[in-house]
Amino acid sequence: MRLIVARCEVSYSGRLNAFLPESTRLLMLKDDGSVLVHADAGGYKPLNWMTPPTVIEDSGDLVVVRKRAGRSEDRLEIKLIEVLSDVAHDMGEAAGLEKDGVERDLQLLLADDPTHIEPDLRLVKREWPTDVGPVDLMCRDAEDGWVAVEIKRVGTIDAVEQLTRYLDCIRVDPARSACRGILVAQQIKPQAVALAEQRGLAWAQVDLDVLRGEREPELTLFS
Amino acid sequence: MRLIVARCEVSYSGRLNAFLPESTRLLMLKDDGSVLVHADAGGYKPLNWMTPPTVIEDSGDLVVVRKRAGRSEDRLEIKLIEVLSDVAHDMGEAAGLEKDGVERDLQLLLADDPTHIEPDLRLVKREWPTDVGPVDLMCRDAEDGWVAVEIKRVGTIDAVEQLTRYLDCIRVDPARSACRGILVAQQIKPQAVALAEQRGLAWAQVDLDVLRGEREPELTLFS
DNA sequence: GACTTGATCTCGGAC
DNA sequence: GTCCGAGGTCAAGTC
Repeated sequence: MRLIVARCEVSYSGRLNAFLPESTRLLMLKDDGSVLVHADAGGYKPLNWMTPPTVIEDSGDLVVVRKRAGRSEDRLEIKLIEVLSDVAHDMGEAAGLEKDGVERDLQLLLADDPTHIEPDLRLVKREWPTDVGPVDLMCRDAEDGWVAVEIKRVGTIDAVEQLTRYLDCIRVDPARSACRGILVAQQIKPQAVALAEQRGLAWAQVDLDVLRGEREPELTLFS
Repeated sequence: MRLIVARCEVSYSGRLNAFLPESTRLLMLKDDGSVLVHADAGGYKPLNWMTPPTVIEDSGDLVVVRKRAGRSEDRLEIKLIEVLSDVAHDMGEAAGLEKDGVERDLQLLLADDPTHIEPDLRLVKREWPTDVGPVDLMCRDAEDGWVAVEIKRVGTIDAVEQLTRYLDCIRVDPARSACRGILVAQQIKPQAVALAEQRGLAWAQVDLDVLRGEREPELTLFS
């Protein structure tokens, strides 16, 4: 990784056009071809960047990063006005990131025990296919009725729309014309609750710690 | 900005839990409290990070970044095993980024001349308010009929849902019960086209260069 | 403060 | 290759 601290001007043209007037910034040139331009503020995002694969030309006072993007070309041009520092570091092998607690974990835990959604609910299939995409869980309830479950970490209006599209598709089959829908999430927005109830969909909040048996359950089914 | 290159282990707990085993990485500590952990590959995204406001404790071999997040706390813990470099740079004043070609530019160009969407279309109001948010353009067509236009850079299924919600709201008023809807975008995904046509919505692709009069127009209205 | 929406979204997976 | 959905989305604007 090469790290350059420099006063510079940056211009980007590609999916849009952008220009950064002269200021001091950090240029990060990664081994895989990534180029990032960071200011000393502004958090997570680089001001400008280019993801691999790239071609980098460095003529000393001008760094040009190019990339083929469809028929056109993305181009990042960095004019170096004063270089304050320019160092390279060998970082060796990368090591993988392990994550836990994403939507997939939630789905697996609920597939393993759907009664956390509703008493007596039984899993028929995870990732049940429809013409408009897979339903997270397809289940049967205490009366053997079909139940489609959409799982989110955060339940928004979009999740309700998504579940609605699935149900429109599922109910075309006469055998499942009475299929119910439940939106399950760790957190559900009030507007999503309102839209779900308006459409006759149930919803349930679940707690990751409860699913893992690390905390007492609470009854959370509504509508 | 403080830049540390070090062999380190990183663990994050907050919205999820994540762990990075020992490897050499770049730690970026920005002046505004941002902390980013970058590998020498992997493009745009830091492996781990924390956005401001943060509290940073540095005991020499352990950097702890904390943040209040609702009732709970986000915590980023960086265990320094071997520090290869540790430098600070004063970056001075930041300078603003100028962008051109985002959705807003598209909206302004189309507001200025809606006939690029459909012949004889006339603008009534940009950002026409409804109960569920503002419609990008409200227009009248050749027969004086109402037309709601939703503008995107990329037209997805979500854009069709959004336009549908607006129309549900607009058509409640008997004077606008026959209001048509058009999705306009630089690029429209096949599923969005399918859903739009299924719902009786029109769609049109537009070209930014054509809107700016820098290229020949092509007829692009369908459905 | 919560909520909504855009983004050069990025990134990964499936087809 | 394209398309689609998730993201610790982030970040800006509005209410």
